[in-house]
Amino acid sequence: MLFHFKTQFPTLNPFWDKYLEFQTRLEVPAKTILLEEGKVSQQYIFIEKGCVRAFFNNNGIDKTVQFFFENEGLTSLDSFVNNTPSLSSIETLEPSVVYLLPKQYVTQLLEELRHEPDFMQMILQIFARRQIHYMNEFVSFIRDTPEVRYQRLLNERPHIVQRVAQHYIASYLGVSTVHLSRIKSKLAKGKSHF
Amino acid sequence: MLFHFKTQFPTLNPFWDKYLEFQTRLEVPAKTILLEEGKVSQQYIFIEKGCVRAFFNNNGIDKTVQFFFENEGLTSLDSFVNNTPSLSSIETLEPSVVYLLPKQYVTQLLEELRHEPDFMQMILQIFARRQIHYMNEFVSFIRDTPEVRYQRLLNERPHIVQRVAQHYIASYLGVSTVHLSRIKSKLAKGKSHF
DNA sequence: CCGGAACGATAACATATGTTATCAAGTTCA
DNA sequence: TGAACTTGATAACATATGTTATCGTTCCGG
Repeated sequence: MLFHFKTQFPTLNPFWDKYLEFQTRLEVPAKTILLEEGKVSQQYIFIEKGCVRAFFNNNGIDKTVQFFFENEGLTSLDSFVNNTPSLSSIETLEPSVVYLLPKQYVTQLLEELRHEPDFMQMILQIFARRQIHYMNEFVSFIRDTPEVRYQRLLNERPHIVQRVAQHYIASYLGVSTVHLSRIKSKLAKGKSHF
Repeated sequence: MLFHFKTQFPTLNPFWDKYLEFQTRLEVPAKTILLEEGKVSQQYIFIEKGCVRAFFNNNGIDKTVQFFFENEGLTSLDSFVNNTPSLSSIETLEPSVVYLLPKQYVTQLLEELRHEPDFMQMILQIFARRQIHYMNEFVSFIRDTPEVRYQRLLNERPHIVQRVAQHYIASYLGVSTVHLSRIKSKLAKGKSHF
């Protein structure tokens, strides 16, 4: 969310690098909770290896909100910015290597960055991207059937389907595991007209 | 989206005020298109009176994405930031009074603001809010039935239900007009146990 | 003030999706 | 390695939702 902009705004590189030393490297197995629902997010998480998901508990039913993979960074934004209890948890789905940067350093980094010429462009890009991402997720529910949403996922982010267990994907798509299975078998039949 | 932060960050007030003179006041009837799908957004829109919706056309079917009312500001963020064709249109739902601030002045204003002490807090608040809004919309589709989504709308943003025609709300909730009508009559029956 | 258009309710039917249960195959771990 | 757990497929049935059509009411422009 922050650090993949290295290549896009080269003049800002020295700033990222200055904070490398404040990161904690963590090597963890699958199903490790990195942030627990209800706790306040204190760190920015960067994934070097593996993958994680954000999810929340709804009446005992586990709902996945988002997946993250190598070279992506994340945090529970509301919790991080407003010091409020996080509405979602974050856990690893595979054995992973992550780096944690405490909030105070993120704040410090942003303070340093904001006087740089490229800063405004960068910050607008970063936030616009995230916002557009969530907006698209939302629009997809208004516009597409679950079948189409699955196809889009398959086309646009195939690594998710490949690496993540199906029940997580089902809840992410907003359907039951049974129905996702039906969708898959229907699509498989469709393809077999060779 | 920008200008309602006046009261929250008083030290920044003089900056907003400096740009008032560059706004164009527009008095328009209902169903006036303020931004057309496919065109590049060139202005930030602030609503003084009335209400508008953002929507897009999906295979001839009109889908509403969001509603805006008095003292709210909006733009097609992706289009505005990246100079790309807007994916959605914006139109008034009632006779309205809006102010338009051309993009160049928004950019200029942000450039002036970013050196102010409160800037980082403000910009994080603004973007975090928007992002959390869209994330919540999205999560609601994963978590809630259409009936619950309608009830939440009724509880959390009753002005929308009061002022906006039902078929716009139906597409916003992701259901057909017929089903929204069913939901309403079901809820009405539930209430009549007096 | 009239007439057409927009709006909302409802019925009848078709389709999509959820729920529960069962089974087979793969995985994990003591 | 074997037992428990996880994962995914499928069937049968129940419920939710979409589609089309009809009707009465309201709204709005000429």
